Amino acid sequence: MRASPPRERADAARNRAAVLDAAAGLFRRHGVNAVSMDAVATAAGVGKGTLFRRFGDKAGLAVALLDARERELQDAIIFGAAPLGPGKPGDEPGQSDRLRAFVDAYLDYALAHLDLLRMSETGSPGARYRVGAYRFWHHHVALLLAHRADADADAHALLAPLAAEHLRAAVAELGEARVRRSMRALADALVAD
Amino acid sequence: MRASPPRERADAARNRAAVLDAAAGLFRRHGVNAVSMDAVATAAGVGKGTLFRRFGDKAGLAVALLDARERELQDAIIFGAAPLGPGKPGDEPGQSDRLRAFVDAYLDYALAHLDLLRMSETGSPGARYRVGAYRFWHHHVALLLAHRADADADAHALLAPLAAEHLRAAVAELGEARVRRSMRALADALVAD
DNA sequence: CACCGAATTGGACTACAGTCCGGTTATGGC
DNA sequence: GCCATAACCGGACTGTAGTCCAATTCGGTG
Repeated sequence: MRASPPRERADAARNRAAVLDAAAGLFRRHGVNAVSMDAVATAAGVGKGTLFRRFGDKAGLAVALLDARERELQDAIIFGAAPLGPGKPGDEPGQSDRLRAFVDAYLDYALAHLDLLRMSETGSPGARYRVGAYRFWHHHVALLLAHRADADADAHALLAPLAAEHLRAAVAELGEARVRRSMRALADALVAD
Repeated sequence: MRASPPRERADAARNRAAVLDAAAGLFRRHGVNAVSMDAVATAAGVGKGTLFRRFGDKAGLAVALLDARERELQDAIIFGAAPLGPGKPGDEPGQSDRLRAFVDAYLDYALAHLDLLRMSETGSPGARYRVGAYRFWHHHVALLLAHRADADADAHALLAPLAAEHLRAAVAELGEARVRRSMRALADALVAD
């Protein structure tokens, strides 16, 4: 938040874009886990130092790639139509509907990018909980659970089974439909109380 | 499950014990994350190959170290007194009480060995969900949730916030008391339904 | 007790994440 | 247009997890 942000240098911007392009391509072709940071750097025509300097670590690279999708979902939550968003004045959806809509929409997002999301969450210890996006989801869910004794804590508990690592295992064992149904049931149980 | 298990060789047994001793000591002194597998091998007077052959990977070593504690808890659940165990015939505890007791006891166990547990769960992708212990907890919880529409799925959802990685973050942010209370509330919400 | 097959051992080897710093290049003021 | 300076670049370097296989050791058997 500098007063006049020191504009990103032209070469830096070019490299950033090259890295994101190269990474997206390699990930799509070979799978997220099979691609090394060296490979990304080489494919982008960039040194390893540059890669790590710009993105911190592998998790940071994943976060950058997910950024656009996350923003879409966040916008829909803040400004969008009901029941996911707040809707028009005088026509606000109930909190139970909003929570359920959030769970559904989050699952759409997470399941569509599961490997990338997993990389962004498991890169370094506690990575998931430090990223801005998690704080956003948490804040939103806590608001919708405001009537409960400890909304903050309950919001964390509701988000836990939405972690990529957990979703991956749950979907592999139960299939997507049962996971979705169960998450909805959990949301209902928490608002109902 | 061979008919007559080919007894573990004497030297192998000696090495296994040496490794577990050395690992326990190093972990206690320097913290789980600061100890490399090389260091464990050296301290145990054993080659690296041996270490990995016996324990698979770092997560496997952690599982072996936790084994005794896990068994204690499992025994208490299967044979112990109510409400954690089944209790005496004619004096069975309610499922709601048993679930709550399980959550409490599991938190005792998990919080007492958080780093080790974290290592055992995050070693390789999906490690947590493949280990026998997890299957046990899941089976137990699913039984206690048998009245629900999809007990298996709900059991996974209840276990998700008990993952070491999640507990670590939650306790750091909220403190142990709030996490315990919130987990209990979640259990109640699921049996109540 | 000497031998044999099988299990075990250990350290050299690979691959990968992440760090560091000397050299290079862009940018804004003059 | 030129220069000082700060930001950026890239590849060599380190530390660690995990693999591999030739040599060794064990434990039962004749």
